[in-house]
Amino acid sequence: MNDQLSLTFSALSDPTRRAMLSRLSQGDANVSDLAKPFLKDMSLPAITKHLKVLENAGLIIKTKEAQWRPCKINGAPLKDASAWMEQYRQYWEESFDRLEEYLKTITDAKKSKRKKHGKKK
Amino acid sequence: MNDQLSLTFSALSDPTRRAMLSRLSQGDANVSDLAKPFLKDMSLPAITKHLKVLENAGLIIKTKEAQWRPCKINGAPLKDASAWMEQYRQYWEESFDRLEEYLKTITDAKKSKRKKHGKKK
DNA sequence: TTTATATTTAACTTATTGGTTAATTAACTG
DNA sequence: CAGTTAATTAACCAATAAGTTAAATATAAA
Repeated sequence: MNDQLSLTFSALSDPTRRAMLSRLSQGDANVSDLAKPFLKDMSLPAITKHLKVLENAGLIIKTKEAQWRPCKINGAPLKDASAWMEQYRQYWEESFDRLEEYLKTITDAKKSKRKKHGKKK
Repeated sequence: MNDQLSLTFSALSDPTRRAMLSRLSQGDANVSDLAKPFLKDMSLPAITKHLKVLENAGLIIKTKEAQWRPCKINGAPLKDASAWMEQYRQYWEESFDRLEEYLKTITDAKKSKRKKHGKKK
């Protein structure tokens, strides 16, 4: 497992790391800011490791500023991950066991200007 | 790690499992169908385990048909995962270090009918 | 130059993951 | 029934992940 998509999904598969991204979406923050909500649950080195995972996946960018390490989100890798998931949109947009796909198949001859997914939300 | 979102992302973090979903997006398939492309790389029990991960994450549904186990995609969990990522769309849609967000901030007073993300794709 | 703050590294432990081979179960087929 | 096909389970192993505590590093501040 070393491809970017795997790195991205793997990094996102932990609730602590997702919470960190969520925090960062409200503004840049340094390590101790990010750590604060979790210090009752885990140690600071554990935080460092989580941030390292996010950084290795390219989901955050950590810089230096005196003794602080301000972090900011880098959404770029999410673009490909999101695009990958979009492939499967049809499998969650329709209820009733892919009813529409079925209907589309059996009515292709009759109707012809159907676009992509008639049903929305 | 036992929440659904973590289960989903974790299941997607392996290229073999993503390939299996990809295969299933072209049509339902039983275990040996799914295994075929990977049997040069790994054993059948390994395949069984990967499918178990996908099944536990709810990404596939496995049924019984004589001695076969037809599998089909269940996209539902991807809906939440995708929705989660959408939260961060702004972080990958804009180039130049969140330029737009910055512009939006400093021009809020002047312009007022801007909607969400002016720039598209 | 000592001290305090912010963060990382090292070394270690435990649990989980992803794979293996061998054996087992389940259902069909001759 | 004996044999074949499909798939799973059991038992094991090595690598990785996620946490720990203790020590080290880096910068600022007194």
